[in-house]
Amino acid sequence: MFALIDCNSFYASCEKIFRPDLKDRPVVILSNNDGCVIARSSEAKKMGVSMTQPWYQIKDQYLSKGGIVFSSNYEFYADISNRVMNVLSDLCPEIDIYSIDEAFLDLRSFKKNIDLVNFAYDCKRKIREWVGVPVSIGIAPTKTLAKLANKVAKDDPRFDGVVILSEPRVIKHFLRSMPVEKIWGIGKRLTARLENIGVKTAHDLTQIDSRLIGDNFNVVLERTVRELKGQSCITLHDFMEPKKTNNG
DNA sequence: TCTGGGGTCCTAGGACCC
DNA sequence: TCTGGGGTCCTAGGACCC
Repeated sequence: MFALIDCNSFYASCEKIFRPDLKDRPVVILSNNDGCVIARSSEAKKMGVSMTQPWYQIKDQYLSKGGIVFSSNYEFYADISNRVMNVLSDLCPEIDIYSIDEAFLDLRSFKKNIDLVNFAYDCKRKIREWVGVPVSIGIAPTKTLAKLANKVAKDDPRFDGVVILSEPRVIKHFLRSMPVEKIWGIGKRLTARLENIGVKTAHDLTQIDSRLIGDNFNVVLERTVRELKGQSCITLHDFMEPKKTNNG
């Protein structure tokens, strides 16, 4: 099993750590030169601010409604990211850092079976208390499925930030409800091509003949399909920054 | 008239991701 | 007037070599 831990609205959450007065306030972060929006707190998303929206287009209205804005501060975000990753690597020795705000944990590295629900909530609580940012967690037999689980954990408030896919029956049901474009590695172009051949859901994708994929698509999609079927085959760079020590 | 074939290295472009 | 910037991975094609 793999866990994907992803920080919610990462840059905006970082800015809120030391500014308790901003709790429940809309916060957006701008790209270099304040060109466009690159991160939004949930309150800003509710106001209708979209990702990569040009700042000049929304500035007046956003500020007049009480929105808060920051220029990006990547050194600060990298520092918070390191703290999150350190907490995670203490909880699980096998960690693949995928981006500044997310990491996969390989739960197969635990010798004993662990209670996945307890583990997930423990992660969430520790990162919240020790670092100060909220996270969503998806747990599943492959990285691609964990990524999908994570997306649902983040988007559907009923799940309280944690989705665990372990039963095959549950996974099948889950995949039937999942549009292909939500799958990690499937963007606009592939979605259009897949829909042309009648593939609309993640479950549809698992039903295509693998020769068809080989002939008409590429090895990336082939791997994605295998992952959706529960066969783990995506490996990330197994790098992990060494923990800080006294001798540097 | 049917123009060797296989390997390596490099680069550009496509697609996707955060 | 103002619309991110940095990645990975794969593929195809060109150049070169023996």
